[in-house]
Amino acid sequence: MEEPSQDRREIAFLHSGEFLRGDSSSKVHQPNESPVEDHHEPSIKEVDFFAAKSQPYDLSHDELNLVNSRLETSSDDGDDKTKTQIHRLKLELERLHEENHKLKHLLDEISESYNDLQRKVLLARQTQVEGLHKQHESIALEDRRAMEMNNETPATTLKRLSPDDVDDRDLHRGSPKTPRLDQSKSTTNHGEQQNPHDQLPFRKARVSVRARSDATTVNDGCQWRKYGQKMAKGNPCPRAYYRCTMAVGCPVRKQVQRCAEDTTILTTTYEGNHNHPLPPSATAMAATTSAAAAMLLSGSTTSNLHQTLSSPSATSSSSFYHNFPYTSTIATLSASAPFPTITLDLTNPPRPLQPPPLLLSQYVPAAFLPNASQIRSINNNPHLLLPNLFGPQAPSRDMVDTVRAAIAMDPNFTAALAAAISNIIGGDKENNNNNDNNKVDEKSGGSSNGDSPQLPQSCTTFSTN
DNA sequence: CGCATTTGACCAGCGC
DNA sequence: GCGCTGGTCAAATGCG
Repeated sequence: MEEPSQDRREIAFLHSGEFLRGDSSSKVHQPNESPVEDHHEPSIKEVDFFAAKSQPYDLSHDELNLVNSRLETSSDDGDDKTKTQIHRLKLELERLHEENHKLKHLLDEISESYNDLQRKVLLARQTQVEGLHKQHESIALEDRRAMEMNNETPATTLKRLSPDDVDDRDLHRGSPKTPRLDQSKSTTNHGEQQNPHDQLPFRKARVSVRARSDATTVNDGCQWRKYGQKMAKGNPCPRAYYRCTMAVGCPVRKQVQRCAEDTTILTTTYEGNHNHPLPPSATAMAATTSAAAAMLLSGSTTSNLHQTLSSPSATSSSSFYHNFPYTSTIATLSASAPFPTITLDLTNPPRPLQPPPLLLSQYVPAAFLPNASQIRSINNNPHLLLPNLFGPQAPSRDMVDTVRAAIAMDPNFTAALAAAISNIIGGDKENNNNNDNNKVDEKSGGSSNGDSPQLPQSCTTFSTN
């Protein structure tokens, strides 16, 4: 107990510069001093000024004694007082610096610890998801091996089994930077064989906007380059394919097609997320895709959804189609396998009543949410505020108001969302059995239906993959 | 001349 | 296994 105070005294003495004067008297009698004795010395009052100014803890006692003894031995030396004060302040300054340094170090450690914990949490989540991936992959791999043992040479087998098989195919196809959507539907849909950025099963978001427009495309603030045009089955209007040219390698695509029944309705489908900064005029639409991706990502971390989306049954083109009463529904959530789909209708006339902004999650019954903890991110995602989905440019403000009003007032939206999410969770084919009336069908169902070739008559489709 | 668009060909998945 | 369909590529073409 005595040792620390003695050391402190010695340090204080050294800092005070006493030793330089060769006056050993103070130092000599210090060890004999006790704190109790110190308080009895009348000279404390003289140095109390210093102590009160900058000494918050008990170090002051010994140091004050030290100063007092010095003052006593050096009688009324004013210079000594000043020097002592200066040294005293220096000492305090150093101590504060050290304390500050320690606090900074502590803060760094805490921050690092926090980040480390965060990383571990994310890693744990990812591991959980990948575990499910690998379950499916191992099954698929075994099937593939069996097929390859029968049909292919060892060289091709080796190549097929290599982790780069998807990329290789892309290279052979001449599109290394833009993996095709087909691949996500095909045997590679498990995704873990692709590069890390593409490993997420829902690396792209698809947002399809149906709106009345006379223009060939909707001005969404991005730069697009047309790379193809096809005649889609059941629709006399050709479908145009665009890719984002704002950055090299941006994976975002969009498809533009007019509705067969009403050529004034333009369907614009966005896929993927931009990998580059966007101009303000484009951030709204990008926020839409991000929101869709975020929603899907939230659901993807749940095993049910993940299994559903990566399971072979889910990849069949008919396993996710639902009955949406789109004739009166502005926004629905659907899925054309393996893409869950939200459907919005921006073609209806705006309703007079305009309720306040609504969170999408407010209309999802809790029982239908894939995972309460995961879906919380949706609730906290301001991008899912539907009125924020579109910017000032396109679609028009009326459309936004239409969406807002209709979603708030249309009970079918709740039912549609519930049906869609429950399908996502369940992922069973039985979900498709009795929903032929108002099926949202982009592929099989719709392709065979001349009335609704690609998208329902009055729906805007948000889908993600 | 450079860039964007057009258009036929190609590829892969899926259903029959 | 074959044909259909959707999606993409890339050479040809058009435009400023």
